[in-house]
Amino acid sequence: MVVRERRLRWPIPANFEAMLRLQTVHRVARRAKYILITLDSGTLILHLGMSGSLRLLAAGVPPRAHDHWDIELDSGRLLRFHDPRRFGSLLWTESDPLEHPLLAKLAPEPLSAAFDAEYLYRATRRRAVAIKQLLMNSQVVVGLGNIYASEALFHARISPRRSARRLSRAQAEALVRSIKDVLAEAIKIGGTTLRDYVDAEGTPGYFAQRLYVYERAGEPCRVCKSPVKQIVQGQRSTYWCPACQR
DNA sequence: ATGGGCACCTGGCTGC
DNA sequence: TGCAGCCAGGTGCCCA
Repeated sequence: MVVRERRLRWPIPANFEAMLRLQTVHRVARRAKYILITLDSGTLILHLGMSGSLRLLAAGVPPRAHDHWDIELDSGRLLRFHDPRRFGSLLWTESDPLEHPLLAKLAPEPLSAAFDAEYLYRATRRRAVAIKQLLMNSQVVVGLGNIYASEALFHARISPRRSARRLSRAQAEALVRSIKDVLAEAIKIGGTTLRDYVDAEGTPGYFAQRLYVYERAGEPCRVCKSPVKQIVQGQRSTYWCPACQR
């Protein structure tokens, strides 16, 4: 392993590279947006933050700006982490990664059976916060970022401003359905490339073409033609159609 | 327990 | 052309 920049969200310790030498990869998994790579003696926990990407590159490809670390594989190929904003992270644990403080209290995966209408309905009771913000709370559901929270609410025809506790059972059902559909569809076509997101092969995702409201402020709603609105909730932009969403 | 606000950082775009 | 200001795909932490 080669580390060129240790100042990620949490600094990469000086002995990190030494620890990883000659270890075998046993398993690659994911929990929420954390990528888990299990080696002989522990597990790498990595996160891409907002601007991070991982690429699998041929041996010897010279690093560019913001290429913060490489892991060299037996084949000579390089697993390279690139992250201009340095919001990403790389951590190491020698115990069960799911017990790591950052992962231990995470809510169910949105595409799992545990995330169903009953679960969401219960999770929204007594919560005054706007439903959009609740959807981005990793103690309620993980994996929903700013894009897909807006999109899922649009498809469920629910106002992002609606207080979570005012969700009806039917709305909870519609919302769970929309979340699963939006995420499954986005994954199928490689995610959303707005500026520079690319997958491990450097290929962009095409979900941006399927966005109904995100980054479409002032443009006509794809369903009813009235202008898409942009508001700020919890310091994040939310996009929605006040005519379609109630 | 809950909610709100701040922090971390760089780059790209807009408007003067 | 330069520069200030604003905005951005996330999420942990601190405070009330």
